Amino acid sequence: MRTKRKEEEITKTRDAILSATEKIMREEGYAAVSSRRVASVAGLKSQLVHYHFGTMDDLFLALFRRAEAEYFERHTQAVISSNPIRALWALSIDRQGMGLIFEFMALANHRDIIRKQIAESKIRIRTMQVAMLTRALEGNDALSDICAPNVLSVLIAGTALQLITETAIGVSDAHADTLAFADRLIGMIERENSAKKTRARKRPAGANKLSA
Amino acid sequence: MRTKRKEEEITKTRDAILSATEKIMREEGYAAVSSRRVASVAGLKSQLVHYHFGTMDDLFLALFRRAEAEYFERHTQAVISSNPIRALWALSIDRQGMGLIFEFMALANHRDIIRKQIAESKIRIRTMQVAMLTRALEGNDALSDICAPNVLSVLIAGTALQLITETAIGVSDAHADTLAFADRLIGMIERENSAKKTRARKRPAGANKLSA
DNA sequence: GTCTATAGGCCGATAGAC
DNA sequence: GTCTATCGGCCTATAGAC
Repeated sequence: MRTKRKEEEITKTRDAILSATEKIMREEGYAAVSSRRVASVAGLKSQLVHYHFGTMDDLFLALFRRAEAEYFERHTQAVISSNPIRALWALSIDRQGMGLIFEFMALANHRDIIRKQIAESKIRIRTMQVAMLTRALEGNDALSDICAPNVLSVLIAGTALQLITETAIGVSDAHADTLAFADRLIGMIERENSAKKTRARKRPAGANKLSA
Repeated sequence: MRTKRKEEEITKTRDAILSATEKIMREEGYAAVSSRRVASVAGLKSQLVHYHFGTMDDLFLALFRRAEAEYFERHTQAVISSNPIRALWALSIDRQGMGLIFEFMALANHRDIIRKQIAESKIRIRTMQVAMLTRALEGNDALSDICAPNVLSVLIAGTALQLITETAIGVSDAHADTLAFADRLIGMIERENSAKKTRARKRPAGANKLSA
């Protein structure tokens, strides 16, 4: 019981430090993160930051891993949902979820260890997206002929990134039209896919494929 | 002659400071820019930075204005070229030209005066792009029915931004396919437009329009 | 316009007591 | 795990001599 209590407190302190770091990064940018500022926001002494995380790079890495685990989980949920493309789009344009990522990308430009972590994460997520999009575009000849799943993944991520960064600097020209455009496109794919499913249900299983 | 000489030297010092700032921002990020670092790279005393530019925010603003003027000029050239969409795309995926922009966007997240300058610049450039794309898509019913010029502007900027940031962190999955996709799409528009011009040339001027 | 000198402040990180 | 104390460093910015 005593040990449990202690572990809880340790985790609580670590979490407080990570959350304070996240808050500062979101509100003032990564450059405003210092052991003293973090400690001040968390209501602690700055030395505790070093005690629990070592160097500032270690702190950034720990926060990135925590944020990435959460993002990866949300991504997984999106990919297995009933309308995965729509869910992926919703996730991609969510400023709350993406704000930190932008700061980490900026940080990555001159901290090599952060850069590597982000690169790994991006590949993991890209792989998941491409697998989902490949399934979603299966049999949709009209769209998949002009745009492969991996390209579509780049287009979705890029367009969402553009909308988020523009919103962050206070520009929202063309955003409503872009959102409507995305909605229309996703709607078309969804309708095509549900029509495909209906057709498949009316036949014996496997009849519309050569293998599997 | 003496005055000329002096003005040249002043401009030379200012330019040296701005160029040093740009170099540091590109190579190490905006957070690495300090009056001392700038002066060191430019081979000057740090106090000269304050003498010529005042505060660090003033220095950042001056550099942004210089970079934006150059970017705006390149943009103008692209828009009036014979293949404006292709030229715009080439400009948008040019890492050399866009690297600074990314740093300024990160800087803008917590420096309000920078944010406003970037917002203004973005609107100016967006306006120019939309005007060009409106002309380019005129009469191209197939494409303009599904994607308005302002939406296309967002898609181009977003996709290019995505490619550039991914390249910066060392990920290039799907880049070749995305570039090929863009090339194919631009090619289609170009062919459609030159066919349109040919048709127009075979008729009396103004015959294919209701007004003007 | 450039110099020296300096004020005043925040930074990362560590040592050692408890 | 948390505290006090502290080292050495880089920062912005200004004052005043030349």
